[in-house]
Formats: sequence, C-alpha cells, structure tokens
Amino acid sequence: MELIITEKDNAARRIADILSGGTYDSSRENGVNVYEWGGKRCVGLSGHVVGVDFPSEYSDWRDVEPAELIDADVEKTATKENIVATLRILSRKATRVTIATDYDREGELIGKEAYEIVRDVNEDVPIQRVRFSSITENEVQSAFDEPDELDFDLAAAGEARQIIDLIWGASLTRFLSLSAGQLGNDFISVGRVQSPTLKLIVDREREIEAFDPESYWELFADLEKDDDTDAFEAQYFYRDEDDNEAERVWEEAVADEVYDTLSSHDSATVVDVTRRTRTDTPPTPFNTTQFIRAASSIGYTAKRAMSIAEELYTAGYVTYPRTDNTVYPDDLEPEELLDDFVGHSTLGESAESLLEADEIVPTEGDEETTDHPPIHPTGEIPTRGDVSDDEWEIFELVVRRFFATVADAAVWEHLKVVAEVDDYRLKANGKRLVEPGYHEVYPYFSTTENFVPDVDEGEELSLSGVELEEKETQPPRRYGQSRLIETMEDLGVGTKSTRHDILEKLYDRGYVESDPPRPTRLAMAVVEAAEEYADRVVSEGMTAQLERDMDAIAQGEATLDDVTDESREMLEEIFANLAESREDIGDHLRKSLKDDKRLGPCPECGEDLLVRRSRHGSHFIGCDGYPDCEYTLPLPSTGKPLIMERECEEHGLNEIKMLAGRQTFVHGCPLCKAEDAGEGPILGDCPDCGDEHGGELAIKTLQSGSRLVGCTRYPDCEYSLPLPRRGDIEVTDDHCEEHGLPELVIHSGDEPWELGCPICNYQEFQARESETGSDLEALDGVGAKTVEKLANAGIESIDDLSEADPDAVADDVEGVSADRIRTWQANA
DNA sequence: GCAAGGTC
Repeated sequence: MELIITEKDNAARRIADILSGGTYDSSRENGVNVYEWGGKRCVGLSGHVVGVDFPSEYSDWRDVEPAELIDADVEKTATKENIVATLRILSRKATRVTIATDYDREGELIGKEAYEIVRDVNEDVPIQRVRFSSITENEVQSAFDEPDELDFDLAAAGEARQIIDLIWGASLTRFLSLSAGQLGNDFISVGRVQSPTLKLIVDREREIEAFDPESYWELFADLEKDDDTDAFEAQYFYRDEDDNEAERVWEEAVADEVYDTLSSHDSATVVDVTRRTRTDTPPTPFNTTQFIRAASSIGYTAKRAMSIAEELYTAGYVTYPRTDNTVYPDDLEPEELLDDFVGHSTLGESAESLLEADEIVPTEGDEETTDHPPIHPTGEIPTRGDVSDDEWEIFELVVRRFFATVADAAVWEHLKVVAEVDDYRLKANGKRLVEPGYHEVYPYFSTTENFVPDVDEGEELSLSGVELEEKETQPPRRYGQSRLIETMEDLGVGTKSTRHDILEKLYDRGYVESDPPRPTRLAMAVVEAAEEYADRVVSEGMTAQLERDMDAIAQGEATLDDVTDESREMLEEIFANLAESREDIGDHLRKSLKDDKRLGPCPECGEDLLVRRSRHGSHFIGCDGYPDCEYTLPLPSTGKPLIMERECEEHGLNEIKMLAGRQTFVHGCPLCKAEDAGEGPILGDCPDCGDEHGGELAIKTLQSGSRLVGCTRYPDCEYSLPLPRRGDIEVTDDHCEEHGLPELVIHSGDEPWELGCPICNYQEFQARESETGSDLEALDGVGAKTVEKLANAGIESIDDLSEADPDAVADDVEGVSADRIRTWQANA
C-alpha cells in the first residue's frame, strides 16, 4: 500500500481525486479523513503536527531564571495527537510513502516531521517527496511521475528558525513579564516578528507626538469660459527654489498680496494648455497581502477578510487564500474560467464582455513563487442564499479582481490649464476617463473625473470667487492594518499566513488599541526597553539575518548547530547586560501600565483618576489617591472600557468607549455622564449595604437607555433590580409591607400596569425563570463564564441566541465558534 | 501564561 501525505485535508482530497480519476473512497480514522483507491491511501495533515518546546521542568516562570532557557533542551512533541496516531497506523502497513506537502520551506519541514513519524514505526519503507505549485492535473501527474527526495537541509533551515524564535521569544518575554510582575494572562511579550511590527507603530507615534504644525495658505479661484460651459476651480502656484511647482504659501503677507491682486481682477489669460493621455494598467493577481489591502478598502479588517476567504476556500469557491504568488500558473485557462460565469445574473455580463476580446493576456505581478497560485475564483459560484452578505461581497471582490487581471487597460486624458493674472499663475488639472477598460469590471478604484473645459492659449477667462484658505501641516498618519501588513511584507517580516495574526496578537497583548492601531504607553515602554537592551529583537534586521542563515543551511554551507549556537551566544550577551537593569525596566513598565489607565485629575483631590476593576470583574473609575481619596465614578456594565484620545473640555478627563463587539458605544466623559445621568427618586434603604454604609436604592437610567433600581453606592455596592425597558415609571405612595419600598406603576400604551414592589417583582421573576428553566445555562457545555461572555455581546436568553447571526456572535465572543452556536440554536 | 509557523 502506498501512503501519500499532504499538508492539509483539502489538498489530500483533490490529489486523490486527480490520481484516482475521481474513483476514490473516503473513510475516517481518529477524526482524520483518509482517501483510498487502488492500493493507495492519501491523508492530509493540519500543518505542523508536532511543535517545539522546553522540557516540563522549565515551565514554572518563577522557578526558572529566564536566561536558563537559552541553553535548555528543545523538544519536539506531538500537537495533533489524532493525526500523528493515524499516520503511525497507516505507516506500519505502507510499502511506499510519498510526501506531498506544500512546495515551500515550511512545507519541507512539515514533510520532515511526517518523515520522522513514519520512520519511527517503519524503518525500511522507501520515502519519497513530490513537489508541485498548484493542484492541477498536469502538475500533480508529472510530480508523481518523477518523484524526488526530501530536502533535509531545507527542513533544517526551518528547524533553526523554530529554535531561535522559541529561545529568544520565551526568554525575553519571561524576563520582561517577571521584571514588571505581570504574570498570568497579562504577560509582556516579545518576539522576532511582533516586536519589529510594534516598533513600526511606535516609531510612527513618536513622529506624531513630536510633530510641530506649521501654518500655510492656499489660494483658489473660479475660472469660466465665455460660453455656456461650467466654471472650474483653479489653484494659485509658484516656482520654488528647485523650480518645482508649489501651492503652499508659507508667509501670510505674501498670501495676502496674492489675494489682493487676484481679487482686484476679473479675468485671467490662458498661458499654457497641456494635454496628455495616460494608460492605467489593470491590477495584478491577488496575493494575500494585496487581497487584504483590497478588502480593507471596502471596510474589512485584516482578520475578518482572511476568515471569510478561508471559508470561501473551504467551500470550494476560491483558491487557497495564503499565497505570495502574483503570477497565474501556465495551466490556468482564463477563457475557461470566464466561461463559468457566463449567464450569471450579476457577474455574467462582465465575463461575457471580457470574452469578446481577441486575445486574453493576464497581468503578472513581480512575485512568482512555488507555494500556491494567486487567489482566484475556482469557477464554482455560490448561490446568494448559501453565503452571508459579507461572504458574497468578498467572493465578488475575488472574482472581479480576476476579471480585472484579464481586462484591458483604461485610458485617461489629462488636461492642464495655466492662466495668468499679473505675475501670478493659476492652474487647473482636469482628467477624464476616455477608455474605462478594467474599471468596468472592477469598480473598487475611484474613477472620479475632474472637469476642465477645452481652452486655447491666449484666451481670456473670467475670474471670480477668489478664496484664501489658512491651513496647518498635518502630522503623519497612523498606519492602517493593511498598510502595516504591506510594510511587514516589504521588510520581509512574518509570512503570508501570519502577518494578520501578528496584528491580532498586538491587540490581545494590550499593545495597540482602536483601528487604525494606536500604541499604548506599555507598547512604547516595551519598545524602549528592547531598543536599549535587545535591539535585535525590535529590528527587522533579525529576520533578515535569519533568512541569510537559513539560506546558508539550505545550501549546505552552514549547519543548524552553527546557526543556533551563534544565536544563543548573542542572546547570552543580551542577558548579561539586562541583569543589572531588571528593576529599572520593571519600574518603567509598571508606570506605563498605569499610564494606560489614566484619565485625568480627580475633582476631589487632584490626583489621577484611573480605570479600575472591581472584585466582581466589572469596571469603574477610582482615584489613584485611594484609600485617602474614595472618589469613584461608575462605568456601564457592558463591555471593556477603552480610554479615547479625546478629552472632555469641562473636566479634562479622557472620554471612554465601551468595547463590546457590535454593541460598542461611546460613553463619553464619565464625570459629565455621572452629572447628567440624574439619579431618579430614592426608593428606600439598600438591602445589602443600607445598615452598614447607608446605601440607598434609586431609579437609574443607564447610557444604553435601559433602567434599573440600583444602590447609590455603586460601584462599591452592586445591588440592583431590573426594570422594564419601556414606559414611564410612577412611584406611588403605597409601600410594600415586607420590604418597605414604594410600589411602582408603569405607564405604557393605553393601560398602566402595576409592577408593585421592585424586590417582590424580581423575586417572582426569578421563581418563574427557575420553573421554566429557559436559561442559557441549560445549553450543552455552557457555564457561568460563557453566560457572562454571551451577555456582554448582548445575548441574555435562548430567545436572543436563536435570533442571532452565529458568525457575528462568534466574532464578538471569544472562545465560542460559529459552529457551536449553530449547534445550540439547533438544540434550543 | 513564553515565539512563529503551519492549518481550521
């Protein structure tokens, strides 16, 4: 029996399909698909099935000096045990093994991992390697006709990377975390890829903070021909020292003088007319980075774009979404692929128009690799009901990008008119799309035209509406997510599969917030510490050097040990310097962590107000002077507070945004909010803290508009009772005998209804709840924690859950997959 | 509780 091993299940199935001519059978072993036909079996891994780590005696952070990790053993252990087990079973019976993992460095390493598992149970079986860069009949057949050997040097290059990344990342991460006392979930991480990426963001922020705006002036006027054509706008310009055209005037006196001159004239003479046509070539095929960039221009985050592409790929609508390649393989037949769209209700027309061309020659990008083809549609088209709106939108983007790459260039006509008033000159740049070309099938780029009429040299134009605008130079802009991913690619940092994950990691670690990502003080402190003591780890140079070393290993010019030993020595040196500064570094990091929670001055004592967390996990604002100053302000209970850049003018406090997935909202200045939240009438003593601390119950209206009966000592006391969402609340003079609170009447619709004592009302409600048992906790595998997480995403009951969009909820709630939600919905 | 790299 011949065993064929691929990198993923999807590839296994397609290869089985090609080699068996569609006659394979599939079965499942240990939850792994096995495809079988005529004496052959094909099984897919799931990327790496083993991983590197330190032996378990190094796992307690407090017991081990971080520097000890440098020379610790590095072990390989199975991370996908079911797959490893299946592979062992199949290998025992194999008479030949063919490794068909992806055709790149990491694929060679994954192949070697499989090789070792096979060898462990079968010493003699011949093992061969096949390489193909796209899973098409031709490529696969010819690869299997001429099998090759596994390249152990190339695999060793990948192993060197694994070891170096682990040792540097783990030792430095532990050092920083221990120095600041940040253990558990809030550790402070460092790594070869994440840290240079963070430095990009921090460096830009430094530029922004250091930026000193300068005033300048720009002048505009309307010009009009002496006929019926519309007026057009022209801008004043002059020649600077380098003889370049410049529009910004840096001195107010000069600007005023130009303004006075222009305003005192009512005509301008055309002195120059320049016409030129410009060819606008169609875009190149999508690699991962360019796909993320295009998706971001229509409003998708990098993470969301990749997750949708992944789903479209798994469903068979688009090719593999993780690729560096921007050149279509030879056996992609554009005409055949276009044919698949002919007759389609929304995509058909574009495909048909493209097929009318005499010859179809796709564009090519600069990057041609062996990993996978560029992202393109497979020819399978989902029906609108099969996919969500977002999935369709991304699918259409991929289809239209493919269309664009086989479409004609567009042609623009540019018309530049220069007119003179005394010695001053005005210019207008017109552009017109004369041949729409690929824009007709790819509507994601702007095709805005700018009207400037035909004029002749020497013609007099009427001049009116002169405007002088004072402006300020702007600081550089923050990197957006897709721009960061592009920059990472340019620097050679990270891979097509990991760059977007690295950005997510920076959010998770509390290094960046918002979109575009803005660094926290913690991030700035981490980068500063690294720059001072371990510059390599925040420099893209570490990756560049590693790439050179890996090439040397792959070429047989160096060994894995040469490279990792040298790397260990460098790290030893870093730790020698770090040892003395451990306390200083820790102090700086701790201070920055506090800065990230700071809002501004306490109105009572002038110390700083900080976002804090109560024992129960809810957030509130407290004074840094505590316990001397007990000033607090409440925060909404939904979501996680984010301190915004904007400050309240009245109180000098930063405004707050509550992050809760789709229910995210701006809370604003917490002091303003507290002042005008206007606590309603006091109903009586708080049953929890009234005796001891004098807390009282009041009717409160929250930011979200919902109301409750809560304690005036909130957040110190969190006692609360629910109130209905709608209707006016009347507080009557009748009091409950048991609890002493006034009875409430709700006025909504025609008939008012008696809610009664809010405590009795709540107790009755709870009794009903437990009778019917219709609570989320009744669902399979749902505990108090999950209920809390779901509630934060606005899902409080099974009813809410049934109506929810599983994908949206899965995005909002960490650790809950869309599939799990669908299961709950089915069982609810 | 560390990294980065596969894949889901």
